[in-house]
Amino acid sequence: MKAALTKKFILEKTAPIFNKKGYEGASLADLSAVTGLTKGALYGNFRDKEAIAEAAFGYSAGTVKGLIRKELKGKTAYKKQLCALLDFFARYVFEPPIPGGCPLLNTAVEADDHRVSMRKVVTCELMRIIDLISGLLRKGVAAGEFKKDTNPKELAYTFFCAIEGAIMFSRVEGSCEPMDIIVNYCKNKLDQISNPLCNKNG
Amino acid sequence: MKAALTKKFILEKTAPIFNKKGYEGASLADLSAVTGLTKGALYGNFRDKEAIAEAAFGYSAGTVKGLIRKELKGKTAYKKQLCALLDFFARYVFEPPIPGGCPLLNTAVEADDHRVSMRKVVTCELMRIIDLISGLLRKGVAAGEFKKDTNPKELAYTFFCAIEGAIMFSRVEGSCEPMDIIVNYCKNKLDQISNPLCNKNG
DNA sequence: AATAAAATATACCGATCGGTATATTTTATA
DNA sequence: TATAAAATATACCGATCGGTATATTTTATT
Repeated sequence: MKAALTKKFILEKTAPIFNKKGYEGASLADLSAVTGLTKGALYGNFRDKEAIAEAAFGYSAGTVKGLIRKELKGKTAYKKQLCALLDFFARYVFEPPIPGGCPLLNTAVEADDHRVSMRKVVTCELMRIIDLISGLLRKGVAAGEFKKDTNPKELAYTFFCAIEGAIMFSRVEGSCEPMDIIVNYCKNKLDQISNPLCNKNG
Repeated sequence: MKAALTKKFILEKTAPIFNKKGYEGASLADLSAVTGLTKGALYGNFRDKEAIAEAAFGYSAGTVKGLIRKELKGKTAYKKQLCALLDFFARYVFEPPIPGGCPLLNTAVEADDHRVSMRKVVTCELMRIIDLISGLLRKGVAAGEFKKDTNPKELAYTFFCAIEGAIMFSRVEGSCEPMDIIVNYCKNKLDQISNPLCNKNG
């Protein structure tokens, strides 16, 4: 009965540790310390450390998706939604929803050489974001908000990869400059592909 | 006398391990196995594991810089040099010079939360590449190869961050698609900023 | 309130961690 | 070729690793 709540509690507390130290770098002692639970309690709720790690990544990814949904809500203009999305990711540098930066970036970099199962779920989440961005661009084109020669897929990959690279750069440098430049570039690009005729607000 | 050679040998062998497993994830047993040397030999040449890690990163960064220099050599046109640079980083996805991907990306992501000393050296290397790219763009503008309204710094950050994000994406997905899209985008951008009057080859 | 069951804590396991002291081997010098 | 010195190997250290068996506590049911 209580198990479901405790599981969620464990994930809430451990997700930031995994995001900061990595799934190998975070020890059971770390997880125990941050939850205030003993190893016995952790292993009573999860099969092993791997299971906690996978569930914690799912929690992080889910949290991000929920926040994105909230971010786009109420905005009708596709340009406004895309700007909100850019601003959302820009905040990853100094105030990420899960402390430690972008869980997708961190997990992808840790998992790319080994850990096949983790690669799959990360790839899936990355693709969902690409689909989201390209979808907004595509629908923006269909709605006449963006120019017809816009390439949604190419632009979606460019925006997202540049943002992720900027997260890496800005966080290791401890400066918002790289991210500010990228966000500015992307927003200018959005202006460029916008139809001057249409002047929607949302 | 022999020490210098052995040190170099150790770095050559261990750099890929650190790049694959991370500086915390790589154990002394790993380093011993990959070099064929015992712990005694390793500690005879380096103060501790941290010292090997730092030196190995320096070796990786140096290797990359050397390869970039070679890549640009002989090319006089700045556009050609920038294209060569893009192609060089694109190769990081499946055949990186140091196995395990981009050492800058990997180290930056691992070091961003803790490990201040590592952050400094990584940041320094990242900035050098930005300076290199923006320098090529700036000189290209001065030479009349690129349009005068080109923003070298902004474009340098955009190219590099997008490439690094694409390395992350393509490697975890095990597909060259994200990287191909980014490289194509950047090369098109180079076409756009190129002056049609000037038709240099090099 | 008694009791069964679920959840957590305690105490321990072998393996591996980074690191070191010392013995042995290899190399350079004479 | 004898000898000093440099380099490497061996054997070990305490600490921590992930994991488990069992004891204790908390919770739910009657």
